Amino acid sequence: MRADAQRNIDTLLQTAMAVFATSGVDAPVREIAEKAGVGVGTIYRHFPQRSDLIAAVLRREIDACADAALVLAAEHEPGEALARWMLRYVDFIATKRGLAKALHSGDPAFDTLPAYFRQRLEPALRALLESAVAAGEVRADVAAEDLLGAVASLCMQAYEKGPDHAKRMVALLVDGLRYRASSAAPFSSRSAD
Amino acid sequence: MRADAQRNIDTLLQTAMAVFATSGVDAPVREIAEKAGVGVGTIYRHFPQRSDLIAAVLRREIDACADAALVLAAEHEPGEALARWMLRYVDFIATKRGLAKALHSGDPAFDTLPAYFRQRLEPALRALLESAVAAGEVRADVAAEDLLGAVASLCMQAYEKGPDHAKRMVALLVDGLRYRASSAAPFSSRSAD
DNA sequence: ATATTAAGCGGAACGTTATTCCGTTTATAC
DNA sequence: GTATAAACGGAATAACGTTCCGCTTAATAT
Repeated sequence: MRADAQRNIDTLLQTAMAVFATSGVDAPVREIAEKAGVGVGTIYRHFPQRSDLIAAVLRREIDACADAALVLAAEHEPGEALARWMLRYVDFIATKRGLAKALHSGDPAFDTLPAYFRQRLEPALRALLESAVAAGEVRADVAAEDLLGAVASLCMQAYEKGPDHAKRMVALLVDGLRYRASSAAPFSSRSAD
Repeated sequence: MRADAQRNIDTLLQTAMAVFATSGVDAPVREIAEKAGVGVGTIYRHFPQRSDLIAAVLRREIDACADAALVLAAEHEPGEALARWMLRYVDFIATKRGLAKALHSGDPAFDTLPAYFRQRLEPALRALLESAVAAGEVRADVAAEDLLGAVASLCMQAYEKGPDHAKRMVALLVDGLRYRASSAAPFSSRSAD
């Protein structure tokens, strides 16, 4: 691959992420091209459909969120790392204005995203969770996938209620995790998908 | 108001309802104008925005569904009237492909619709329900608003599962209503909004 | 260093949509 | 019947996603 092509792809993903965060995923392709300093043709060369660009941005954001878990785990105590990553995850979800609708639009470009989401984020959270449990800082009876789903729901519900509401609810959840730390009850709460 | 204007509005609402039912609410305005035998200008004279037409069609359908309750109550025994109206309500919900997304789009034309929905349908169902309860044909411990919500959820959930699934689930619900008729337990199950 | 070339680029052009505008038609009041 | 204001139709406009193609340039061979 030519160097300028790779450079443009990187610039585009960065620019598109910023534009999607402020204007939502319905932002015009022209606007992204303009802000990135490229022609629309360049976008369509690398992302044949508008939805391909959205999916690529999302995958990159999912990766970044998953990678953040490693960094936080290295820099903080297990419980603190877990708490910080939860807020990081809320930031990730919070900027996804209008994405839920796009996901359900039936566009095949989004077909593999839910699986990718789980594939990347579930192990990341599970690792944080297990460390915190091993350190006796949080209780052992909550599954990573349930936590991911619960927080996503909270963020969606809290969407109209302001930006802080979600963080407060999630903080509450994390406090709940800490409440019965080391209670060693081998009861795994599995529920939603 | 001029007679032709009123005639066109009626024709438009009818045509739009049919088009929305088959092509979804995203059907082009031109298509509706063509099928109604009017120019697009005529549509925009009466419905300044595309969403205004959608909202008007919906209000009309809500009215028709509510009015059907009176007719059914006059023509059938209370229990039968209730059962038939429930299926009528399913028909109403079932043709609303893609409407949930439109409702949540933030378009101000839809702002008053949820309230209108409840205002018209809740009393209609409540009347049927109370008659059936008074006649000893169904149990007394289910609230009209819960029933409306439950059926709407069933229809949305059953959406991908085929057209009959919703009706079977709702029929099951109605049978459940009949199961403990006259059990006179003064327990009002209120839950979702 | 230079020539070659294919990958990559920009943006004009196209197709499809919602929406506006205005010259023409027509229902209504007198 | 005539006047006139309301209503009509559809061409024009605007905003979008997407395609296309002549020009530019990075990579490579010589």
